[in-house]
Amino acid sequence: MINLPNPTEAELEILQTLWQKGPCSVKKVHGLLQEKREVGYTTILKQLQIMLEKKLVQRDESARIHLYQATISEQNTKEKLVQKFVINTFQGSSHQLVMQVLGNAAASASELEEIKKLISQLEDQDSTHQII
Amino acid sequence: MINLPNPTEAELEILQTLWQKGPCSVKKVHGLLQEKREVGYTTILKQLQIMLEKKLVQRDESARIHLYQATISEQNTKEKLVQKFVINTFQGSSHQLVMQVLGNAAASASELEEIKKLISQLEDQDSTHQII
DNA sequence: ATTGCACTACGAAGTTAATCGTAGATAAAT
DNA sequence: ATTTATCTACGATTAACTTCGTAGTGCAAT
Repeated sequence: MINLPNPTEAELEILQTLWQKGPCSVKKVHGLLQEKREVGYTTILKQLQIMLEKKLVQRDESARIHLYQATISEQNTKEKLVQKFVINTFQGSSHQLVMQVLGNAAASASELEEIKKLISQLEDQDSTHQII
Repeated sequence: MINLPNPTEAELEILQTLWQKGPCSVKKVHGLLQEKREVGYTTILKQLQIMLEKKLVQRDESARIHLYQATISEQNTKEKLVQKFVINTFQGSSHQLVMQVLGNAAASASELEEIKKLISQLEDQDSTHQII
């Protein structure tokens, strides 16, 4: 399990659609992204080819129309991206990031509820694993 | 109040030291960063000159040794960076980011406590502002 | 006054990202 | 069988970032 490079911004955009839609043709990816912003067909094609070289995606060439799918998981990828971001921007303090986001983002009541739930779960884990 | 570009990675690294230490000479910034990684003196000098052009910093040229200081606030800069990151990586869902970080980062009990405190504050605000 | 040191200015090179145009190949339609 | 449409491959371009070397300038110390 060698370590693949983190995706760039444009690559991540493509990965998001692959994660969401599963294996896609270039045309499909392009169609979906085109809805969000102006972008050339061959731009997406080229990106996917580059991502293939980097092994961020694999492709099924059995048919004339190649199908691309992500080789890296959404969860794992985002974890790494968050980790890097926290290091760059908050000098490694993920706690600081959370405070920043919560203070800022006017989370809805139900979201806050969900977060509280997660926190109690974490606290329970803590006490479970505590020595003495 | 025109809008300055977001700092790049290397620029952010320099800004962090300026935010922390206040106005600094090139030599001082270089010294501090040198402790963390190998980097040339003129590299930092050049970066600061570029940042000056971008107006990310200003400098006091009254003495022979110029003193640089950040023109953008730490808080505001980080807000923007977080915002952009959330859009790129979590398609705008900051709540998703928080869940990700909390689930991952094995926050300490006191940190969780602090976060819980912030959440109750936010909830209080909500009910205060609620209509009906 | 000369030499040397410390600092700034500037240019240049190497890298990576992102984008697109053109050309070639394959299948489909007439 | 030609023509047309659809895909892929590839090269080239542009811009941004990062880094550093060289040169010049002025202060300071002898």
